Amino acid sequence: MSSYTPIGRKVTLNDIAAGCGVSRATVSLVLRGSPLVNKHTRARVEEELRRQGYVYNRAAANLRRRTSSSIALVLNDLANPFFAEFAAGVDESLAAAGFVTLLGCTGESAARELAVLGSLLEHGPAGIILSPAEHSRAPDVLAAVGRRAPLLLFNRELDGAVAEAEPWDRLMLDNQHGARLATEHLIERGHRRIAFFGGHHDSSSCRQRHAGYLEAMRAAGLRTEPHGRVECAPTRLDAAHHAPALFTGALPPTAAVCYNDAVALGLMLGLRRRGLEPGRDFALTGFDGIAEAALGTPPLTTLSAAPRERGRQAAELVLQRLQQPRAAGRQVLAPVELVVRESSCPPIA
Amino acid sequence: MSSYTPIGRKVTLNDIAAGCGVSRATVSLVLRGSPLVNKHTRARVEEELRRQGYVYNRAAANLRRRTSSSIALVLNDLANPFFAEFAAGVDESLAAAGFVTLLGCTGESAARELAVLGSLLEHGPAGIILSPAEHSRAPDVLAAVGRRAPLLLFNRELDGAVAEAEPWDRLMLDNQHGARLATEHLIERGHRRIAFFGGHHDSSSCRQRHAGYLEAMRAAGLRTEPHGRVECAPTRLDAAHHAPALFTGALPPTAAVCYNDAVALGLMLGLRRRGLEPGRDFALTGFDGIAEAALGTPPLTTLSAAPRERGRQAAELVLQRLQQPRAAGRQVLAPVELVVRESSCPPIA
DNA sequence: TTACCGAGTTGGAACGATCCAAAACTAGCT
DNA sequence: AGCTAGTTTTGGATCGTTCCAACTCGGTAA
Repeated sequence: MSSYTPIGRKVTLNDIAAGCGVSRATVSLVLRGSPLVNKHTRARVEEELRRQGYVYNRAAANLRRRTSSSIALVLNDLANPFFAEFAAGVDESLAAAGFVTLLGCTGESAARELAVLGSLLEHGPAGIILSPAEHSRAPDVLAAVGRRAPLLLFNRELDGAVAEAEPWDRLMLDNQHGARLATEHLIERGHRRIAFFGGHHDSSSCRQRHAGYLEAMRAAGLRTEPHGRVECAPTRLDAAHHAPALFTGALPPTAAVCYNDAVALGLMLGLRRRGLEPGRDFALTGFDGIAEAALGTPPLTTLSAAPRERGRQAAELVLQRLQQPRAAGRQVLAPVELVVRESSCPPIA
Repeated sequence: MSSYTPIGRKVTLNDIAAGCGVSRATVSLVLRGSPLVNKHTRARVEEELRRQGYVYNRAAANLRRRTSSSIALVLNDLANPFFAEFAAGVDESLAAAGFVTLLGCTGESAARELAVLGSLLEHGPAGIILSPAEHSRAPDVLAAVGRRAPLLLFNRELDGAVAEAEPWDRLMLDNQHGARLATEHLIERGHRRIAFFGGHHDSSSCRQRHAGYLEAMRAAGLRTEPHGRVECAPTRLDAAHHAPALFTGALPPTAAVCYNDAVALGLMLGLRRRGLEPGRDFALTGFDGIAEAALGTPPLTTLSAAPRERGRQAAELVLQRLQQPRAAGRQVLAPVELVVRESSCPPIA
């Protein structure tokens, strides 16, 4: 346990009360804008608050009132712009509601995730927004969090969870539909051999996107080859690395539906290393709608999930849950929108 | 003030004490691993803690001990990958030291910054890491924070501050030297007409980088034109927008030193809109070393500031300050490293 | 005179931990 | 049994707030 003793003693309600000859209780009432106090008293107290530079001690108040004014935000990867935007949206809405964000990063490690949850819970957050690490298991999370704070799951499912039946809210992207749109778009452009690139099949979001891809392929009567499915970590670096795996078969694909934008941007790099110009010699689509997608070369066709807006939405959902602790679990599926840019070119003749 | 009443009553030290027939004080000693307690007692208590699913209430402990175990992290723009990486680094080091990160975003607004600081201070952080918004004024920040928590300034100075003389620590990048390196590099490649592009002159980091640029130009005996200095907001979008301003003069520049990576990536986009291929028809350099820089087209020559490492460093500096509240203010200048990539081509003949 | 009113104000007990001085054991030795 | 020294344990005060029942006080009705 870490400790720090500030230099000057803090100004408390007692100091203010003594300073203007009223009781502690009265000062407290003033602070909370109660109509009970006489306006002359209020003015005197407020003047004294200013004079002494009083700062409200929310921890003490929360202790007494058995409430909390913080929300924990646990993310698997803050360095991914998608989650950074998401976090910015969460903080924006929470701050507007008078809550403060307790941040925790897990770096895609389920073990760290449990440690982080444990540590954050000791600060008694009113709720938790969790974007799980890969392989994070439902029973573990349930054991760590229990009934101590309502949980909102974002973006991914937990391993071993029966989605609808669990005691938490969920805000998910419409992964399957989105991937289907992307695939259909490539088919419409004239592609026949289309791969699905990136992500791990363990991850729920990846499975769903892959399912959407299969759905579209099947509906169009197109074959999916085994080597048309390349797995890699959902980062640019690993994606760039795995690009060659697309071209091992006799008839390589002319296009790829990528797991997300990071992977798509990495794949572009990998393609160039093979002398293929993305958006001309090879078509691809992303997923997430991060800012980089619009600015890449070529600009990336992607499914915009509006991460900042999703952050705001997540905050709203948690805050609503606090109002109605016993309401039924909410399952929200956020829509995604196909944004067509130059990366999804027609096949070369 | 917001409130949330949890569903089940929380398990406290009293419940544990009652549950295994010892006093509250003893349980407290067990929790803190005191050598005073008998090992049989300890075992009994630990069993009971597990049984009842006890969660330590750090707020209550902090109240009594007059300590804190959180650090406030106030950022101007979390959506910028530079700051997102920085935040990840901060959180990583803080978590390792048993501290928790209180996040606050200001969106480059000095007014919001003050509000955010006020709100975070109510939670009694042990320290504050602040990357100021543009136009954030030293006296305002000083009034808001006072002696309530030690402050570490990152990346930018405050308006109206006499840098070395203020009562806070500073972690800054070696902006001037970095910009000088970038400029010298372009000169060495054969450029003579070099612009300085992006950022606002009010921002201290921008002024320093511009100074480094001027220094190199002067040292090489090169002229700087007035329209060779284009100001814009430090975002991709605004940079793309202002690209044309570079080409208003009779003899336009053949290269630009950009305020930061975001601006450089935006400028690339703007150049292409004019039919100029960056890295072939026009050379440019960035600043920050965000991950996108390496993956752009062309890859961006930049000054790597290792944002994640800076985050870890910032956390360390604050933690050290907590150990030694009265030590002299620390002024750290983090080195930056020139990373040469393809964007800084020689001029076309 | 007493009773009662509404508007303001207040003392003391919470909240869940820690600290501290003192009490309760245990064992060893006269 | 009494005394001492060492090891464990404990009650009560405390941190800075909120809650609540009770109090004061001038005015007014019975």
